[in-house]
Amino acid sequence: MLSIGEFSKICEVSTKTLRYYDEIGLIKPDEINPENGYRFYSVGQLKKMLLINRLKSYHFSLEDIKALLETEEDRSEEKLYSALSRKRKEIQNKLNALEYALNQISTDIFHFQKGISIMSHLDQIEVQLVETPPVNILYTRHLLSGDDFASGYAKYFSGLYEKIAAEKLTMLGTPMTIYHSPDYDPAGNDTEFAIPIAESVKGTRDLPGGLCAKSVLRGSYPELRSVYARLTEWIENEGYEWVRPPYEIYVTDPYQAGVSGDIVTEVYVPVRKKRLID
Amino acid sequence: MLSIGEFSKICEVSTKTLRYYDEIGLIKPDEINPENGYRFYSVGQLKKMLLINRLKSYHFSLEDIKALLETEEDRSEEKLYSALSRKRKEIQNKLNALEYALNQISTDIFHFQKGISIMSHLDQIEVQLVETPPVNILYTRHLLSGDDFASGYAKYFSGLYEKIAAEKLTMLGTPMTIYHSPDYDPAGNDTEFAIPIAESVKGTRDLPGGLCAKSVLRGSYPELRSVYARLTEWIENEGYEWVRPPYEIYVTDPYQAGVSGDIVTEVYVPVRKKRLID
DNA sequence: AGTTGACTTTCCCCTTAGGGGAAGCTGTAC
DNA sequence: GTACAGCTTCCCCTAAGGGGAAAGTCAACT
Repeated sequence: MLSIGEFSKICEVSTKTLRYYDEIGLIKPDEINPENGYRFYSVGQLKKMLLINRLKSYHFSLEDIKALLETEEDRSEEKLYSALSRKRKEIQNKLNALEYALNQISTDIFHFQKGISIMSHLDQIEVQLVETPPVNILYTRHLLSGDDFASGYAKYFSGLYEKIAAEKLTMLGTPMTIYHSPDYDPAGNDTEFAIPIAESVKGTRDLPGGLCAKSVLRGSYPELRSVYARLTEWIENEGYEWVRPPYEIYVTDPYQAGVSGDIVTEVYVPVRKKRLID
Repeated sequence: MLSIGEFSKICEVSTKTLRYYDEIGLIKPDEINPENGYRFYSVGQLKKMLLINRLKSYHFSLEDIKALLETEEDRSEEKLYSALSRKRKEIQNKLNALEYALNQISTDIFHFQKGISIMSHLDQIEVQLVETPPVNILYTRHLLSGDDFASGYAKYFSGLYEKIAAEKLTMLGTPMTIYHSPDYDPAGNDTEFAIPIAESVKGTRDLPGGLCAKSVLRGSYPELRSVYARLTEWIENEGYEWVRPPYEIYVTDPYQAGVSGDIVTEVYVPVRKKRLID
C-alpha cells in the first residue's frame, strides 16, 4: 500500500489531483483508513493511473476517460480502439491548426523585421462597385456551426451536385454560399449553399441582382474576415449601405486547389446609396 | 456605425463575446446610446477586432492582448515583436508535444491491431537487485517545476561542468539526478543535480551506497513513470521497502543522442528488506 | 513522555473565456 | 396595432484542478 504522497511521486500527479480524481470517481484509493481518512493506493493502481495520464496526454476529457475505464471488460478493447482512432484525427486537426498559426506568426515576425505593420494587408484589399444580374440558383439552407463548416460544405454541395446530375440540369456557375444570419453564433449560422443553374425546377429560387461591393480573395478562408472588414469600411466611406445578405462565390474548387494561394473567392455585399438624412 | 449584430457578423465573433470584451475593457464600443444602452462600433474598430482574433489564434490570453493593445504607440511595435517571438517558441513547443502524442497514439493503435494490450509494455520492464558503492558527488539542489525541467537540467549541469573544469576535478561518472520531494508538486520539486567526482572539495557530499532496485530505460523521459511504477511493484512483491530518495543516472548525454531510442537512463531505488510484522 | 516537523484531511474560493437562458426593453416592418 | 427580431442586464455554469487555511495525525528525535 502506498500513501497519497508516494503514489503522487511515482506517477508525477499532484496530491490535489489525486483527491480530485477520488472525488469525481475516476480513481478511488483501494483502501481508506476509517479512523483518520488517509487514502492508500495499491501498486496495482499504478498501471491504471499511468493509463489515465496517457489518455490525458491524448486530450481526452476526464469524463471520457472515466467512461472508457468503466466499460465492462469484454467490450472495452474495441471501445478504446475506436476512441483512440477518433482522437487521432482530432490531434491531427489540432496539429494542422497549430502549423497554420506557426506559419502565420512567422510571417508576421518577418514582416515586422521589414517594417511592415501587422494589419496593413487590410488596406491593400481592392473593392469594386459592380452591377450583378439576377440569377436562378439551386439551393439548400441549413444551420451550420463554425466547426463543421468544412464537412457541411462538402456534404451540402455534393448533395446539390447529385441533384444536378440526376435531373440533368445545366450549371451556369461555380458554387456559392449566402450568409443569412444577422449575427455570428458559434452554435450555428443560417447558411445557404447554392449553385446557379439554367432550369427553374423545384428547389431553385431567384437570387436578385443589383449593386454590389465586391472583392476578390486569393488565399485561405480565415482571411475572409479581413475582406469583409475592408468591404464594410469601403461601403461606409463611399456612402452606401448593406441591403441584403452577403454571399461568396468559390471560383476555384477548394478540393482541387492544393496550395491556399491558389484558392480564389469572390465576396459580394449587395448595397445601395444611402439617403442623406436632412 | 455598426450595431453589435453587424459587427459580430463581419468579424465572426459572437455578441456574447463582444459584451464580454466590453466588460473586461478589451474593446469598448465607440459609442453607446445613452437612452437605450445599445452598443455601436465604428468601422475603424474592425481592424482592432481582427487583430484581437489573430492574437487569440496565437494563444495569447485576453489579458496579454489587452496589455499589448494598451501599450503606448512609440513602444508598441517592439513590445509586440518580442511577444510574438516568445509566442512562436511556445507554439513550436506545443507542436512538438502534439507530434509526440500523435506518434504515441499511432503506436497504441498499431499495437491494438496486433492484439497487444495498451499498458503491457510495463510488464516487460526488467528489475535487478544491485549493491551500490557509496560515491562522492558534486551537487546542486533546487526547486524545479516540471515545465522548466529541460532548461533547468541544462542550466544546473552546465554549472557543475564549469566548476569541474575550473577546479580541475576528476569526473568518475555520468550526471545524475536525485529526487527528494516526498510527493509531486507541479509548482516545483526538490531536485538534486549531481556528478560523481574523485575529490572531496566544498560542494560535494557522500551519496551512501547500499541495496537498490534498478531498471534501465532505453527511451524518452516520459516513459520513466512506467519504470518507477514497475520498480514499485517489484519492490512490494519481493518484500522490500523504499529507504531513501530514488535517483537516475544519465548514461548517455541527451544532447548527444538524437533519437529517443538511443537515450539510456538507469533508475535506482534504494531499498531494504521489510521486516515482517509479528 | 513530550515536542517538532512532516504528512494528511476537509473546506472554501479562484482561475479562462465565454455559453445558456430568463426577463424585460426597443426598433422596425407589415 | 402588433408581431417579431434585436438589444439590454442578470445570474448560473463550465474543466481541471491550484492556493491556502485550519485542524488532525504520524514518526522521529530529544
